[in-house]
Amino acid sequence: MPRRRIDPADLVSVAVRIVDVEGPEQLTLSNVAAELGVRPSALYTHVDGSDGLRRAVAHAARQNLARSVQASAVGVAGPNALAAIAKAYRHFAIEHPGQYRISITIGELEPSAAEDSIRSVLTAVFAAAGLNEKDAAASAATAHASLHGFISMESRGGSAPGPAGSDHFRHMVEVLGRLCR
Amino acid sequence: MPRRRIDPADLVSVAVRIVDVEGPEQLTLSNVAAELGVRPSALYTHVDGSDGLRRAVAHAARQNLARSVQASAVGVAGPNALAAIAKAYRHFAIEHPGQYRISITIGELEPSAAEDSIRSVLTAVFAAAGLNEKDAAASAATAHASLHGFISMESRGGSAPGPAGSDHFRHMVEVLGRLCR
DNA sequence: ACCTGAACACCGTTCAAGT
DNA sequence: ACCTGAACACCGTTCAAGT
Repeated sequence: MPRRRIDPADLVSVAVRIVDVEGPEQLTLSNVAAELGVRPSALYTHVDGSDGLRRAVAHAARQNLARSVQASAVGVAGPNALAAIAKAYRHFAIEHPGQYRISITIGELEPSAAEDSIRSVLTAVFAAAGLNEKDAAASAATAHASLHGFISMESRGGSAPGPAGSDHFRHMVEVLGRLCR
Repeated sequence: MPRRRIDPADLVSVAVRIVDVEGPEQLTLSNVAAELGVRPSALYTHVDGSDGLRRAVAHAARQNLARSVQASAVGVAGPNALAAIAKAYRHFAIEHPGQYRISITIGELEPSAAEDSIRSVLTAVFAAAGLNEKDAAASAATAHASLHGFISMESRGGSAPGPAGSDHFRHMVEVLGRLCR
């Protein structure tokens, strides 16, 4: 009986797919193991139980979001950069609802490098616009909170849907753009 | 053998207590039933299973938050009102971490009246400051998203802790205050 | 109308045994 | 070093039976 070996990268990729396609509730050791063709207990070699699996997926999701945000901001500055970042952020949440949901649901143990990365991008935008270090950091915190707040409510179905929601989103992004000066 | 009767209000109150004291993960039908002195299956008469229990608690938590926010805004106007609302919002999340966490985690089926209530309070503040209906609604959406975003990240341990975090919070509230004109 | 008690499915977790 | 297989605890859910 040849034993199936687990590729750690495969494990996370399968878990991420489950989260996005079937939702975070379906992310179980059993489901991941079944899809990998192994027994649930075999996963304990690679992740620290059910919570560890969730943390691993949340970590991967935050990295993916951070990459999208960072990529969206290359070659743009000021209010335009904020608009691009906002669009990429929102787009990620819509395209990968499961990843986004789990990324904001699961608490991080060590301060997330991915979340710092998003704040760094925002800080760089404000700094490039002429704000001093302290103001840039404060404005970045405000922008990050606003984006996260709006998009997470929308992702949960809590904000006004459709055209009204998009109007409000544009208004918010415009307000954030004003922080550049 | 006298059967214990369940007081529905008791059920929710016990569930809310569990969430705040032991955390949302400990909110199970078994735990609630044990504390009420009944069998888990008895709860199915009052809530629609495990998900129904969570929805009921999330609903109660949103009402409690909305009440605190509303109470904080009586007798104040403009930027002062926003500051009072922001303080009450943040205070609730700190005092009732479990309630706050579950209120932002569990999706609502019917658009939440409690969430609308918070937005209504914010809209009223901006309207009283002289903004027209549309701008007031948009500003309220921005303010709501910002508060929710900042405080939910803080509640998860995602934002800068301590003094730096509070500086950033004050900056954000100040920015929101500017929307009054 | 409302709760008990038994029954079943499912998941998480541990660990000795195999390779 | 890594996976299997058995074992156990625990939770959710259903339903017939009692009151």
